[in-house]
Amino acid sequence: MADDADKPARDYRETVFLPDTPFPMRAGLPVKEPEILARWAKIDLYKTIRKERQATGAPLFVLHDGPPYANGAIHIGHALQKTLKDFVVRSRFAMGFDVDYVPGWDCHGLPIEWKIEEELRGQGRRKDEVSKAEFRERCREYAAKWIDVQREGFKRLGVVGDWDNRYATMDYASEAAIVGEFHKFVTSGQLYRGSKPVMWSPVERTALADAEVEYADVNSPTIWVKFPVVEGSDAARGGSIVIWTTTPWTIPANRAISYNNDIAYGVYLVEAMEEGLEFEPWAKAGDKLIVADKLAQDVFKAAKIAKTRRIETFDPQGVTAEHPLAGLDSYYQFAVPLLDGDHVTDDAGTGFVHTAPGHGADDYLVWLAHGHREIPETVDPDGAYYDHVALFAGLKVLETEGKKVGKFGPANAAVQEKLIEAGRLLARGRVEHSYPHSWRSKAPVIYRNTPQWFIRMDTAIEDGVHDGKTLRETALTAIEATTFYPAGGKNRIRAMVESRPDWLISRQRAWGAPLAMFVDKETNQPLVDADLNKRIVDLIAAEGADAWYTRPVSDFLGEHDPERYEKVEDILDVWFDSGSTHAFTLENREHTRWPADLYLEGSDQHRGWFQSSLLESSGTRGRAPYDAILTHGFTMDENGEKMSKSKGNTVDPEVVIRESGAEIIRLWASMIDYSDDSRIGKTILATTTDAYRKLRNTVRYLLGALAGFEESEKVALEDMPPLERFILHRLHELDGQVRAAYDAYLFQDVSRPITEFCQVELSQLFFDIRRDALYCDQPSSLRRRAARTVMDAVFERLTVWLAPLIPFTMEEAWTTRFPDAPSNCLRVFPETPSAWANPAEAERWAKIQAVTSVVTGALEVERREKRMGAALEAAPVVHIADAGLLAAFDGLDAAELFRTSQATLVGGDGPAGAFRLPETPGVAVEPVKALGAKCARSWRILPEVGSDPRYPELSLRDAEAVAAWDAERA
RNA sequence: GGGCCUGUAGCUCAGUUGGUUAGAGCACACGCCUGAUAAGCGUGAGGUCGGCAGUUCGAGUCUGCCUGGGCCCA
Repeated sequence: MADDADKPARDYRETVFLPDTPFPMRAGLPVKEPEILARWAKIDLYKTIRKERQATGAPLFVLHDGPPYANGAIHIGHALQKTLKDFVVRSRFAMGFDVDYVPGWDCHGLPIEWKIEEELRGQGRRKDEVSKAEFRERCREYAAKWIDVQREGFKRLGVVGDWDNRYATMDYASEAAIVGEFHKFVTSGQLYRGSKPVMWSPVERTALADAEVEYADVNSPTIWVKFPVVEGSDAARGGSIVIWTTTPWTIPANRAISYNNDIAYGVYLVEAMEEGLEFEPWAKAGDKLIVADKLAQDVFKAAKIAKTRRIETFDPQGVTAEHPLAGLDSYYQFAVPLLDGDHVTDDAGTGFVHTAPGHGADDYLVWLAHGHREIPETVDPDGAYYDHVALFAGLKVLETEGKKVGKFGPANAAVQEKLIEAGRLLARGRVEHSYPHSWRSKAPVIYRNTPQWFIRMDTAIEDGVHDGKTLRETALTAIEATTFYPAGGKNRIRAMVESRPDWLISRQRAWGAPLAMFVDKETNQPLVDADLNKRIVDLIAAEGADAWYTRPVSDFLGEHDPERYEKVEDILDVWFDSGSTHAFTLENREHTRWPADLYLEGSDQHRGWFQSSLLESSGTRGRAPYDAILTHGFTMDENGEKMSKSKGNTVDPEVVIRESGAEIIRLWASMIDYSDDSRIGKTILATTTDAYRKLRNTVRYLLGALAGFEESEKVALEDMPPLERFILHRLHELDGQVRAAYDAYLFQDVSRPITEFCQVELSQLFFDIRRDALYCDQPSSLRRRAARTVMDAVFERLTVWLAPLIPFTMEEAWTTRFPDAPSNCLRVFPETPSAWANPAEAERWAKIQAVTSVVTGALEVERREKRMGAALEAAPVVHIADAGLLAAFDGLDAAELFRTSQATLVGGDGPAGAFRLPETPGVAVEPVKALGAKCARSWRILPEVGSDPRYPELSLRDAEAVAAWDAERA
């Protein structure tokens, strides 16, 4: 700038074809996404695609939505699941299908009832002051509110589907359909009334589903109780069988003692008690106690017994004992048999299990297994002993009112006092153990015997559909016919169906679809009448399930005698509702099909919706309502630990959307192995954002490089340089991978290979090498045109391959380039010519990159030594001993590939001092500095610069390009 | 306690029928470029493949046990 101020150099920048695009580097997704959503809403995207596909007779694909519960804001698990579903929907659309996806909600059930009861309490009203009709109406409004909230949340994620016609289990039509499905079970004789101990929450006065129960540690009393032997060997008589329990309150309900034939028992004579005790022990020398040998010492220790002698082996077979309270009241004077049961172990306790058939699942089963049918009823719905229970009438097992709600009541202590009084308590203590609680009220629950309705798993169904097979057999056959993603799901659900008990479908609650039927008071059998059922279903379809509760029975019964029949007021298990969704979503709707192609849910649904749908459909239709099942794992925090509000490690999708965009959640979902549990948190989201930037910048560069690209500019495959052919080869390869991956729902196998392609082949190789041609070649240059032809092909495919995963960004890219084109979401994967496959070119570029890495290694040394900066300052001399490596460069400009100004390739080993890399033997590089002048336009250093008198500061290629540029503007 | 699944660099993932110094992308450090610039290119560091034992000439890969984590159930 000092000496030639008189001759200012021309600024050639304006003649350089720099990338030109309005597509911003920074996405601004939180603002941009709602704009795109509005555009999709305006064209009614989902329906538009479907109409288009239906017009061309496209094959149908049905994804049936598993209904989330209409309660509460959406969480990251919802977000993952709906996103995965959207990947399926959008990718099947891109594969040319007509996709049916109707989102739905599960609306009935206890959690919503609880919320409403809470609201009522807040208003100072008790539940029984409110009519069933009003209560149900409030539940309905509550669910409707959350459906709206969740729907907006799901839509915000970019999920496409038939949101306008969503299903809900509380819709009148749904309730009618659910009751109709229920009637099918009634009609085909699959239903029966039984009595069973069920998990019962005295605090909520209701039976609980398994899913409504959670386990927590509690501190319980633990007692060892003596049952005097009445019938048995001489040694045993006069002795007592010892049981151990943590629920003293169940002693009045005791009817048996269980033992296990595999356990060795002995009769022990107490010879001495421990000395110096601060209390009078309940055992004394001379007592005869019967326990499992393995546990004997533990029992004696608890009872403060110092010394015993084993008199003989005890054989429990045929032994009968006396109830420990028999001496206090005749109510307890009955024989207590000993029953063999597998559930008995010698891990803890005494080796004998106190058996109260009304208060335990194992107790109930072993009691039935030994031919007993009578199940005693000892505890009422409030958890208090019935009046008929001697000694304890009215006492509460659990407190259900006042300040002590959820605490154990006086029953436990009272029973212990009476046992002491009867002289049957051997020892007692306290123990910390896991105990079931209501997941909602957090109060302990008990097993309580109640009349319930069941669907039989193991009775032959004679209805013309099942061929006399049982429901269990039908369901197991259906499982075999189903494809599972991942395959392990099949074992899991099979194991559950093989072992599950009869399906308990009745609940003593208010908010649900009713077991709308009448029972003959004399026979105790349901009234089966098609006309009656039709009247019920029609009224429910018209007025909702409320009709069952508000209308007089005569409206349903018609000719039948109302005196003879009892109306059932129970409601159906919510799993029956959701198990019926296929019936009212996939049948009697247009453009869909039963069964569904796919059900997609979290892996917990093997026991939940997958199974309820399987059983419901197997019972009514003889097969599963789906052809395939896909499961995903759960979402954990960054350390792989469960998220919880108390730990403060939750990720709120709304916050992520507000700060980063839904696209980041989607990209995250596309990169994880969803079949396993996946982690999410701050650093993972940051990593995802970086990956997003990479993809976005790749697309941005393509858009910039393709500015003004026209069809006429395209170059035929045979006229393309090897680099372009290589990129097309990779596109061909990716095309196959992407299709196969989407087909198998392996979204990871779409996003990962594409991300690596963008980084490795495009950014580091193709774009880097072709930058010079793109910027500096004149538009007519074959090299530049070929590059742009390939970039066009890349853009065309990237935007559609990634559209199912990051639809917002791909839509933005597509409309940036083609503002008047229809939505990117309407596109299908374009065919990729098989002629693009070119493995030879792939081999060549592997060799070229091996050599190039030696060159960059050599230049890196020069840089470190400050002898060189930019690669364009170099003109390396590359010695290649391997003929195959050298041949890879045939017909190519090595300098172009090395991104240097000049380069010389020489056969042979090269001089000793040259730079070499151990992993690429036979290649030696001398990092020679480029000689010549720096072209003011392309910045390459070439001897030829200055040889065109018109443009003395330019290389010949640039001189021609500028001449053409100038001529065009002259 | 039972069933199913799972544990490879800071993160997300590859690792074919067991076979040389375990890979990729991102992140990180350093350097280059300053005409993709809150970008691009290059170089580098980073792993006892959850642990232990076994089978084998050889194991991230096979077997057993243990351990962490998850879902479902008790």
